[in-house]
Amino acid sequence: MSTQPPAAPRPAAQPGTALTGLTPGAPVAVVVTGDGLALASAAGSDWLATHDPATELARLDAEARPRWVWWSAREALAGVLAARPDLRLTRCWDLAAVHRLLHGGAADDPSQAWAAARGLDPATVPQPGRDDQLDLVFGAAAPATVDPGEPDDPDSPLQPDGHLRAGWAHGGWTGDPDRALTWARLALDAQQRQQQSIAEVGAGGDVLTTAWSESAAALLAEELAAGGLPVDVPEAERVVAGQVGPRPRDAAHAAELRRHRDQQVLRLVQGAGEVDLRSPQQVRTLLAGLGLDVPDTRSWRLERLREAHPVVTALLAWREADRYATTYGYRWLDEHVVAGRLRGRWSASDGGAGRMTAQAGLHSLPAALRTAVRAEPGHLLVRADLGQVEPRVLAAVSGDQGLARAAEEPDLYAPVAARLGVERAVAKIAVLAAMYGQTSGAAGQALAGMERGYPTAMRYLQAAHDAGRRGQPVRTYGGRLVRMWTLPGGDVAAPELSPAEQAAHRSAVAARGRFARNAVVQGSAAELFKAWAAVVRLRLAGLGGEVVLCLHDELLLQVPADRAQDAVRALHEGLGETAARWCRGPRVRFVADVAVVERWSDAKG
DNA sequence: TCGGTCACGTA
DNA sequence: CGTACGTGACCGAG
Repeated sequence: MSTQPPAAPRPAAQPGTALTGLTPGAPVAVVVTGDGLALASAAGSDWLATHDPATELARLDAEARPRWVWWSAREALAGVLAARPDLRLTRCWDLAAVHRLLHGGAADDPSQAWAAARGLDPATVPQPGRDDQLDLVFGAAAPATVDPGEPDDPDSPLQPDGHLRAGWAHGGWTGDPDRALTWARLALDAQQRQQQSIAEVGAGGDVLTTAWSESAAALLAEELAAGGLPVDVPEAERVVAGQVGPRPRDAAHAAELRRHRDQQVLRLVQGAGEVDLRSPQQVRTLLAGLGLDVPDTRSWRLERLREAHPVVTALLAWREADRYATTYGYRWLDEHVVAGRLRGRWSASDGGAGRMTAQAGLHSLPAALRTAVRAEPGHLLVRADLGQVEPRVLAAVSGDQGLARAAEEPDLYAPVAARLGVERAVAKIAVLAAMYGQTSGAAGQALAGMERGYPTAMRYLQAAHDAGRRGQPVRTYGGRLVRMWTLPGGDVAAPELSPAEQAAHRSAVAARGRFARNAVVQGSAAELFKAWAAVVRLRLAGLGGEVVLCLHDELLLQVPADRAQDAVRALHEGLGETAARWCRGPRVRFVADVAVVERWSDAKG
């Protein structure tokens, strides 16, 4: 098949050609529209008219076992999954997800992914909106790089300079089967180029496998957004009520309750009637009036002052309650819990190092609310978390044989303590300090032992640290490019800066080093976790279960009650398979702690 | 109305 | 001078 993208939409090919004679796993680009599916593969392309895309996709997935290629899982499937949250497609290639993996950064719209796949300068990607608006005023300007021998065809999805037209990158393919087919062919072309460029990425791990698992994670993110977390709403309201009382009748009642909560604190201090407890400045002034001088009013700092004045304890209780009045209260439940499911948007790799992110508070539910996360009738929750995942990941990515041997033990810190000749608690501090770049307190001297005991791992971390300080990007084990940010005054402090500015610059350089040091571990761990989640996701589909939450190193599943033990096995076996495929150097043991429960709170944290 | 800062929940 | 994220409040600049 030609690698040249089509210059203009072509008529639809003969029906049925795209999926004929394909081997399982062959890439098939799909574009979902309201009227049907546009399919493109090496075998040809098809328009498949349907108003039930979920059923068609499920059928084609089972029959042909393709690797679905889409610009993004969100573009292709968000609408489909909203209507059919139980749809489970097997394999995919997410152009946006792979683009972010290979090139870093947050921009992953089709025009960026296309430009990178074609080797075009991302800085010259046509901007949507701005140009269109200028065009309305001044008329369309000719592109600076236009080749006079190649007239600009406004129907083409591509500009003469090879970039995707802004309109196409932002939904211009809708409403017309021919345009949808063109959009699918472009996706297939971009997929081929992404896969070719993977071979050139220098990473410790298998980047192609990471492209697959990151794509699966992007699909899982859409499934999580559509499916949601099962919540026992009456129980959630009981937890909220325990902090802030019953649901207010109206705004005036809510204000009255709020004043009452405030008064429980303010009445303890003479003349504090007008102090706004939500203002850290005013709280600090209030405390200063009592002779309590604090640089800030963070709770860990106030915690030490409980004995100093009764208002401190009252304030800490107020803070906790205020959380339920604002962030995790009735409003939050009304807004995000529908039909017993807490739903939010998910991103598979939004974090700086590529962790999953979730909105609607899904990643920061207070522990007290875990009693309200409850399996639906006939089901159970299966909670699993990776034990000591970051030091085990460090062993794998750095290739440190000694640390890999330590990972053979269920408790990795025990053999580390033995090698360092220190208590287990000290060994743990040393390992964490090495990975996080902590140098203060007890960590400093513990680090010296790490340098002697695990020099390979420490060299790996130091290399990332140095790269980060210099402002150079680092790559995770799976190949994710993690970019550094530029410093306000450049990478080298100007000599004319004041001492304070010099110090600020040194601090900023150090922060970049710590970030990079942590990113290669945290980011690689995120990739291992997502690969595990992808394997578990597929095995669960066969059990009638679903992943309902991903929490960095923890998976929460809901499964039919009589399949819970099958799910437990799927978690353990899936982790073994994932680790075996993931480790290219010394084989590192990963362990999962698994519990079958009715409520999330029933599992130890 | 906006961005910065503070605070705090999770890993 | 341990990292990351999302959320909501205040506060000062515009």
